[in-house]
Amino acid sequence: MAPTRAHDPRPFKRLKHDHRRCVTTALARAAKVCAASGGRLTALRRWVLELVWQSHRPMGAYDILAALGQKRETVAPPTVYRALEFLRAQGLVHRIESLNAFIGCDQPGEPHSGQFLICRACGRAAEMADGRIDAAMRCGLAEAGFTLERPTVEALGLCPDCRPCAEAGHA
Amino acid sequence: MAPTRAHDPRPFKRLKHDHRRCVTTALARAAKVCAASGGRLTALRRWVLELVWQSHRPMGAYDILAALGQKRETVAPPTVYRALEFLRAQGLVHRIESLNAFIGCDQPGEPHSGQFLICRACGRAAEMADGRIDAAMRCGLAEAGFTLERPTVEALGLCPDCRPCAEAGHA
DNA sequence: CGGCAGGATGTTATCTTATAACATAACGCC
DNA sequence: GGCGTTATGTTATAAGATAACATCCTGCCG
Ligand SMILES: [Zn+2]
Ligand SMILES: [Zn+2]
Ligand SMILES: [Zn+2]
Ligand SMILES: [Zn+2]
Repeated sequence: MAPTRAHDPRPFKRLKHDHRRCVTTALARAAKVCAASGGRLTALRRWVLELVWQSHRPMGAYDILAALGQKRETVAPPTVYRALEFLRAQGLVHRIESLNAFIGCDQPGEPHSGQFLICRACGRAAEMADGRIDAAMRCGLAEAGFTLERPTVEALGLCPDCRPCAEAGHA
Repeated sequence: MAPTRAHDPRPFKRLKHDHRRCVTTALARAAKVCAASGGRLTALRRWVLELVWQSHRPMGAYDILAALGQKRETVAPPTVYRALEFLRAQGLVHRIESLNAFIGCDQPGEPHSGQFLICRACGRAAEMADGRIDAAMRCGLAEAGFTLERPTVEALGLCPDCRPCAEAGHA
């Protein structure tokens, strides 16, 4: 019933890691997801997904637009928004509401509602799927008589890598 | 330490209630909060706060701008945004990230991080302060090595009043 | 093959949300 | 009354998102 994803206790990747691997994995998973759902992962959509995965920092639609503009003559906002909407519907990207930005999902497939950790220092975001948070929410809302359809859980703060710097620096 | 607010198990008000009382209460509390903090609750700011409290539906900055425009000749966006920022800093209004809109806080005073329940049918939003959700979040994030500074918890769904209609209607 | 239907993309214009930068006015204190 | 601070007015623009319509593919049927 409740989507059960393995809870990763270490949602942030190491600062140095083989990021190309992140990208290729994401693209491979996307292909699988679309094959299963019947969605058509066109060149444009794959390209947008790849741009979203460019880094672990949430990317604004207009950032993607600009990046896309470097490879093609003319790109207009609807192009990007439509691709993003498709990817979101397939569960391949998430929208970070508090940033108006998008980030790739690293566990697509089962539809799920994650929690997003956003570092205000390095700008990276990571997805978590802590069942206790999910359960606490469902429980609390049920008691309030509220029917939950789409939870949004975003945490702004400092990631493990940035915490020390910030302590020393200016906090 | 952790801001302890009484947990209201019934965050949504009755559909019919003395809403003028909500408004006057909110304004009175605002005056008290500002007196304590040294913030200056000017006429403009009070007016904006009153507009935010016009209903229990989150209000966009431009809705407020338009409403304000009916009472004054010229109002520009910065006027409204500055007032909203002041009110937010005083803890008198909250911003609903997923709606780009603002709603009055019904328990100002102690700084706190609430959870927001948003009904997609009637558009109302209600604030909750369920300690379990807060605790689950702090716990899960701490385990991830993340320093939480500003949590955002928003739940889109159906309020107790709208649930029956939606069930019958089109769901 | 040829045409057709649906889905995907291109194109233009417009809308909503938010802020930068600078000018002026009000206030609070002495 | 003078002065520093805070608040507001004003203008312009940045940033984010969508509506509406045109065109182009792609798979399918005959
Ligand atoms: Zn990576
Ligand atoms: Zn960081
Ligand atoms: Zn009320
Ligand atoms: Zn409702």
